[in-house]
Amino acid sequence: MAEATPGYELPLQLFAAFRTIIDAAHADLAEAGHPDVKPMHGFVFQAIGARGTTAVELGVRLGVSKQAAGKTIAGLEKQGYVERATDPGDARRKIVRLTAKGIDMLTVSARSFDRIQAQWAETVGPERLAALQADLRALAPGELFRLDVPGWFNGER
Amino acid sequence: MAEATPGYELPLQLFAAFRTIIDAAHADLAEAGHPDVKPMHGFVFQAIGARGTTAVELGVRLGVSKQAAGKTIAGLEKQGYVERATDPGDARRKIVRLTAKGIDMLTVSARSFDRIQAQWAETVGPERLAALQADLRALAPGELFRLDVPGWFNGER
DNA sequence: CCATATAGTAAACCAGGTTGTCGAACATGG
DNA sequence: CCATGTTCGACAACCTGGTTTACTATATGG
Repeated sequence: MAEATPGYELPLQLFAAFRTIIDAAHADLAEAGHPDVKPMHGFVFQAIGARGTTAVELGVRLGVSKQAAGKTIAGLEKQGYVERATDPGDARRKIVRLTAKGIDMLTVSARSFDRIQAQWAETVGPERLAALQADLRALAPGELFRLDVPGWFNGER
Repeated sequence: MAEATPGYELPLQLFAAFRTIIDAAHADLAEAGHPDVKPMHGFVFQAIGARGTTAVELGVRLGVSKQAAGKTIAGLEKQGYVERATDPGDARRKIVRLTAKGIDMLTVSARSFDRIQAQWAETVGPERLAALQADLRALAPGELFRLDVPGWFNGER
C-alpha cells in the first residue's frame, strides 16, 4: 500500500487547516469590533489569561525571550488590550492584565474557536474529529503554546 | 456531547503537527549538507520551481512585494541555492533559477517528507493517517499550494 | 518618437526576534 | 545587619524579512 499522496502534501494540508481556522476566527473578530488584531494575538491573550501574568512568565509560556515578551506587551498596551500594574508584594514585578477590551477579544476568539471546532465536528463527524485530534496529539507531542512563530519560521533551524 | 477540549487547542495542534514535520525535515536537510536553510525556504524553492522565475513573479506567488522577493533571492544567491541570468529577450528581466545545490535541496526535502509520512503511518496506522488526510482535505478545501505564507504570517489581517 | 508601463534595485523605516548589559528590588547566608 | 547573589524589567545593538517610496534602465504602443 504505497502512499496515495506525495509526502509534501501532509504538512501543506496541516498548514492549510491551521490557516483556515485562523482566517475564520479572524473574520469573526473583525466583525466583533477587533479588526486590528493579528493572527497570533488570540494565542497571546490565551497565554496571558484572565488572571494576568508577568513579562518573564509570558516569555516562558510563549517560548520566547523575556525581552520579546516585553515588546509584545508594550505593543498590546499601546493598542489598549493590556495594562501594566506594579505588584504590591514585589516592586520588581509588573503584572500584565487584560483590559476590558482584551477580555472581550479573548471571549470572542474563544467563542469563535469553539464555533469552528463544532462546525468541523459537524462536517466530518464528532468521532472523526476526536480521532484526528487524538492522532495529532500522538504525532506531535510536546508543548502546544510555542508562539515564537515568526522567529521560528524565519529563524535559525 | 460537549467538546472534550477547548476550541483553541485544535489550531494549536494543527500548527504543532506542521511544525513537527518541518523541524524533522530540516533535521534531515542539515544532515544532508543543507544546514542553513530555513523553514521558509522550502516555500520559496517551490515557488521558484524547476523552470525558474523572476523577482516580480516570485513576489506575486509568495504574496510579498517584489522588493522583498528580491532580497530573498539575493540571500539565496549568496548561499548558492539560486543563480540569476539576464533574459536574452528582455534586458530588464533577470531569470532566477535553482542551482544544482538548490535542486538537491528540493530532492532531499521531498525524500524527507516521504519518510516522515511513512513514519506517521507506522505510528497511528495507515488507515488512521489516510482518514486524517481525508478529513483535512474536507475541512480545509481549496488551493493547497498557497505559497503566500510569509506574507500571511506577518501580514495584516 | 515620445509617453507610459514594467523589471530590478536602493534607501529608510517597521516589526519582532535575539543577545548583552544594567539598575533596582528581593532573598539569603555569614 | 550586611554582603552577596538572583530575579525582574528595561535599554541598546543587531539580525532578518517585510513595507513604502523613489529611481534607473528597458520595452512597448499610440
